[in-house]
Amino acid sequence: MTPEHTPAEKKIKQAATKVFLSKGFDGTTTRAIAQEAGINLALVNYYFRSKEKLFAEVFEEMLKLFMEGMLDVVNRPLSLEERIIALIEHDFELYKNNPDLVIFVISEVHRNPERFFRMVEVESLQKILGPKSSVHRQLREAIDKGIINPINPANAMFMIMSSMYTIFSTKSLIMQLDDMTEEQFEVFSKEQMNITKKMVITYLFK
Amino acid sequence: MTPEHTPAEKKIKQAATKVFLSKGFDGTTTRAIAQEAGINLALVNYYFRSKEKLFAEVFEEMLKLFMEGMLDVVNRPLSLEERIIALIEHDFELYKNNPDLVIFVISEVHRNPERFFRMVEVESLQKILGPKSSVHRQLREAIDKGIINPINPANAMFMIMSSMYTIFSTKSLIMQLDDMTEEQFEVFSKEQMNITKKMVITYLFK
DNA sequence: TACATTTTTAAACATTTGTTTTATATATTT
DNA sequence: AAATATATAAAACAAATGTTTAAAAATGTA
Repeated sequence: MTPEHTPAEKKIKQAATKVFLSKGFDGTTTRAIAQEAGINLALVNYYFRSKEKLFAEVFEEMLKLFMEGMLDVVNRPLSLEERIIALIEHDFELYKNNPDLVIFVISEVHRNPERFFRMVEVESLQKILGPKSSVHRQLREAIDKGIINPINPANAMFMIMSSMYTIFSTKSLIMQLDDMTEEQFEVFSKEQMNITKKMVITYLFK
Repeated sequence: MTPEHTPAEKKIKQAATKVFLSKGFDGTTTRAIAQEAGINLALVNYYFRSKEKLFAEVFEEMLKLFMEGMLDVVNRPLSLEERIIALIEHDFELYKNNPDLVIFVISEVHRNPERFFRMVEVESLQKILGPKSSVHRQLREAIDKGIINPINPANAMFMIMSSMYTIFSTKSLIMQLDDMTEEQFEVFSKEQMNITKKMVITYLFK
C-alpha cells in the first residue's frame, strides 16, 4: 500500500506533467501518459488510482510553483518599489522556466471551475493576492502616506502581473507572428519586463 | 447539397459556439452540441460533416470578430494617441461582450498550434499586428519625430493589448478571488481600462 | 395527387478511452 | 528457501464518442 517515489511512479508523474501542461486534461489520454513515461498503461492507475487523481496531483504542484515563489517575494522585507520590481521579476523567471504554466492553469480553471475551487482553498490564494494580503496593505499605506497615486490595490496588483502573464501565455502566437527564434523571444520578453517595471513604477509614484 | 442557414443549421452553429468556447475542442462532444441545440445528434454531421469542420467554422468566426474590429480601428484616420485609446477601448468592448473569446483562442492555439496555422494565414494577422502594419509604422514615425519615447513597436503593441487581454482571460479567477459580482467586475475592468490608457500614454509620450 | 428531394430520427458501428482483471515476474520477509 | 508482498505486463471490459446507416417524416415540385 501507499507506494512512494518508485522510479516508475516518478516517470509517470513527470510524463503526466508534460502531457497535461501541453494538452490539458481533456486532451490527455492515459495511454499518452504511459507512452511518454515508457511504462505499461496499467501502472498509471496502479500508482495514481485514476486520471483525475493524477491530474489533481500535477495541478496542485503547478499551483505550488506559483504560490511558493510569490510567497517568498511577499514575505521578504522590501520597500513597495522593491517589491513591485521583485514581483515582476519573479513572474518573468517563473514563466520563462515554465512557459506552459500560465495558460495551463487559466484554461483549466476556465473549463472546469468547479474542480478548481474543489481542489484549491480560495483562502490560501486570497492570503497572497487578495485584499487582506500584505501587498494590498502596503499599497494602501503608500496611498495614505501620499507616496503613490491613489489606486484600488486590486487594480495595482493587476497591472503588476498582467504583462508577464500575457507575454508567456501568448508566446507561441507572438513568436509565429513576428517570426521570432527562441533567443529573440527571450530578448523581447526581457525588454517587455523592463518596460513594465518602468511603466508601472512611473505610473504609481508621482 | 450545400444546405445553408436552415433553422437547424443555425441552432447547431450557435450551440457549438457556446460549447466550444466554454469547454474547448477536446472537452466538447457532438452529443453536448446536439443537446444544447435541441436537435438530433445525426444532424451535426449531416450539416457540418464532422466535429473538426464544425469547429473550424466556429474558430474562424471568432478570429473574424477579433480581426474585423481591429481592422476597423486600424483603418480609421486617427492620431497615435487616439488610436491607442481606440485600440484599448475596442479590446474592452469586444471582450466584455465575448468574455470567453480570448482564453478560447489562446488555449486552442496552445493545444494544437498545427491546426491553428493550418487554418489561419499568418499573413492576414501580420498585416494588422506585425512589423509591416500601419500601427507599427505610425509608432516608428512618432519615434522618429521625437513625439514618443523610443520603443520597439512590438513592445508598444504588446503593452497596449495585454491589460484587457489578461483581465478577461482571468475573469472567473478574479471574481472568485476578490468575491466580486458581475457588476463589480464590470466596474473593476472599466477602471483597469482607464488606468491602462493613462499609464500607456504617460509612458509613451514624454 | 403523385413523385422526388430534403430534413429528421432512432439505431447501430467502429474506435477510443479510463479502468480493471488476471497472470507473471521481482523483491521482501520469515 | 519458502512464503508473502509488491511491481509489471497483457488482455479484457464497459462506457463514451465521432460517425454512418437506413428508415420515416416533412417539404417541395410536376
